[in-house]
Amino acid sequence: MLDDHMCPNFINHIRKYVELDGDAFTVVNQYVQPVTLKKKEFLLKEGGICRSIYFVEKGCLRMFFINGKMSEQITQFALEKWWIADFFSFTDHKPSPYFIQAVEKSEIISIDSPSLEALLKELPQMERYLRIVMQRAVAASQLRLKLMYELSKEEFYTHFCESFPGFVQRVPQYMIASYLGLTPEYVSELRKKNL
Amino acid sequence: MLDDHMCPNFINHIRKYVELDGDAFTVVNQYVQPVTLKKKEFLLKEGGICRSIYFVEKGCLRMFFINGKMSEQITQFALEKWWIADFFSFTDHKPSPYFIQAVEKSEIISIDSPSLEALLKELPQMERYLRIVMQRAVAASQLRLKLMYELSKEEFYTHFCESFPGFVQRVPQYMIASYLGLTPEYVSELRKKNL
DNA sequence: CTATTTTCTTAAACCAGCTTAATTTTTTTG
DNA sequence: CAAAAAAATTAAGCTGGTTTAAGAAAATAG
Repeated sequence: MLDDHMCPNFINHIRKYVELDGDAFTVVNQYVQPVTLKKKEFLLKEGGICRSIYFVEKGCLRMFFINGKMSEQITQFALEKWWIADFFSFTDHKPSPYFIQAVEKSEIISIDSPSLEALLKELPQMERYLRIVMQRAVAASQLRLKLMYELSKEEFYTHFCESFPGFVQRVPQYMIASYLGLTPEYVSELRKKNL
Repeated sequence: MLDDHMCPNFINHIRKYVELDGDAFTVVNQYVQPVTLKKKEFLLKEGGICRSIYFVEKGCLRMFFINGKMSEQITQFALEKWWIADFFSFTDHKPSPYFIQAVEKSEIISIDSPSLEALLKELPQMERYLRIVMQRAVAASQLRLKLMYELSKEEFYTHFCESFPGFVQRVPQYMIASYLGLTPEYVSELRKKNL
C-alpha cells in the first residue's frame, strides 16, 4: 500500500505526464510494490532475471557489471524520479549480466512484469506515461553518447562535475570514475590539477 | 497515401506489437507522410528542429554531428524497420546538433509532432506500439553502452563486423569507423591484420 | 575508541590507438 | 571513357590515459 504521503515523487511524476484521478491511483497501488533498501542491498544480481522495473522514490541506485578484468563497471545511476532496469532482461526474460544495487539507503517502487501488463491493460493512460518516460530515456542516452564521442575523457569528467555538482559529492569518486570510463587514479590526477 | 503494398515493413512492424484492424490502418495513413530520399539527401540539418520521427521502410539513414575537429561523428545508423530522430529536439522543439542523412536511396515514413499527438489521441493502441518501440530502443542502447565499456576498440570493431556482416558490406568503411569511434586509419590496420 | 575496511593519492613506466602526411584505389560524374 | 572526387592504405612518430605498486586518509563496524 502506498499514498502520496509515502511516495510523493512517484505520484507527482505520473501526474506530470498524464492526468489520473484518485481512483486511478488506487488502481496503480494494487499493482506496485514499495521496497526499502539498505545501503549495498541488491535488487538484481548477475545471472538473475530482471523481473521488475524500479522507480527511485528516494535514494540512489547503481547498475554495473563485472568486466573482463574482474572489476565493477558502472553503466547507470538512478537518482530520485528515475526508472531503472535491464530492459532486455526484463522484456525477454533472459538472464542479466548486471547488478542493481543501492548506493545509499533507498526507497523504491517496483513493478514486476505481469503486474505491469495488468496495470497497462486496466489503465491505458499508463501506457502513455511509460511511452513518455521511455522516450525521455532514449533522448538522455542520445545526449550521453554524443558527449562521450565529442569530449576527451578529461573534458567528460569536467563536464560531468559541472553538470551534477551535488551528485559528485554524494557518491564515492571511484564510482564516478567507473561510470565515466576512467580509472580512479586518473580522476585523482585530474582533481589535483584542477584545484 | 500508403498501403501495405507500398510499405509492408511499416504495417508489419506495427502489427508485430499491437493488433490493429484495417480501419485503424486507414487512420494511421491519414497522419503519416511517405518520403523518398536520394542518396545523400537530408531529413535534418544542424541548427534545425527535428519536427518528425522517421521510420525506415527501405534503405539506410545515418545521424551525425560535426565535432570540434570539424569532422563528422556518426552516432546512429537506421536500417529497415528502425525509427530514428533526435528525440530531445523532437520533444522540446529545440534546435538539433545533428544531421540525419540518407546513406543510400531510401523510403521513409515520417510523422510530425502534431500528427503524432493527434494519431495517439485517435488510436491509443499506437501509444502501446510506440512505448514498446521506445523500450526496445532503450534496451538496445544499454547493450551498446555495455559493449563500449567492456571491449577494447579492436574487439569492438571485430564484434561489430561479426554481428552485422551484411551491413559492413553495405556502407563505406569510414562510416563504420566513425560510428565505432575509431579512425579510418586504425580500421585499415585492423583489416590488414585480420586477413 | 580501536581495528578493519574502504576510498583516495602519488608517481613512474607503458601502450593502444591517434596524428600526420603521402600514395593508391575506387567511385562518381560529366 | 576520362577527369575529378571520394575512400582506403601505409608507415612512422607521438600522447592521453592506463597499469602497477605502495602508502595515506577517511569511513565504518565492533
